Amino acid sequence: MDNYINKDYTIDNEQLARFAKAMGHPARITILQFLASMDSCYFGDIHNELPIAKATVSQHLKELKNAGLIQGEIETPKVKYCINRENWKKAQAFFDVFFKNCKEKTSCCH
Amino acid sequence: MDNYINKDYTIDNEQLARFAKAMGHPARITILQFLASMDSCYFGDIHNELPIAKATVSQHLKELKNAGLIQGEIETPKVKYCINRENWKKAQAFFDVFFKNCKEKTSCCH
DNA sequence: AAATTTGTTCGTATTTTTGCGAACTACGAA
DNA sequence: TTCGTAGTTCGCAAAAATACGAACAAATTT
Repeated sequence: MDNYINKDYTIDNEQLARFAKAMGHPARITILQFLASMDSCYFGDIHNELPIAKATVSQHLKELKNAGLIQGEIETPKVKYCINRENWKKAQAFFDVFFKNCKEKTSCCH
Repeated sequence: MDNYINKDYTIDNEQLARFAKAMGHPARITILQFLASMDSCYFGDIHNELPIAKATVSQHLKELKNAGLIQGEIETPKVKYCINRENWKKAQAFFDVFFKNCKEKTSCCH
């Protein structure tokens, strides 16, 4: 019973869902992709990439930060964002395992 | 401009976000994992795995179907669900490329 | 000191998601 | 025909997500 937070879902499934949920919006995918490919990653640069208001960008960034996929540091008067590589790798591993575990041999619906 | 649906986000980013969103709930992750590992995959079997009402399970299944990750066929009086392998592989490829594209060399926030 | 730059936070509105029970459909069994 | 089984759909309620402008904070420039 150690894999369960509250007897509903396993911790791993909760974690994977959390990562997936954070990626579940095109703006956030775009942000992650941008950060993953660039050196300079100030808030303003990110905002320029997106067709949404800065308040909304800030909110999306906060969600990505809460999910652990990015991190930010103040470089007054700017804020520098970047990928959280440690958790990025964790997420990558989670998705990798998840997709690999689909058996080719199952007979359902074929 | 062919990569854009409506000049907001690229089609690929929209698609990846759609897959991610579908995976963004522990119940749906659990369903996908179950289907990916089992031969028998009737609605009832799925329902038994989850701590939620059948109406809710049905709704989650519909979302997964809309995202293209699963498919169902009627086997009266039951309904047999399974992974949509074609789209599963597409999703796998999308996530794979996405996570790989994080350059190790970027200097931001280090 | 006043103004500018760079983001965040607040308040609010709208939409979407999540969840459930009850009603319904479709079929086979009694 | 009536009943039971297996799921879906409907109607609703509560919560969360999305989005924005306005107000705010912190530092620098004028």
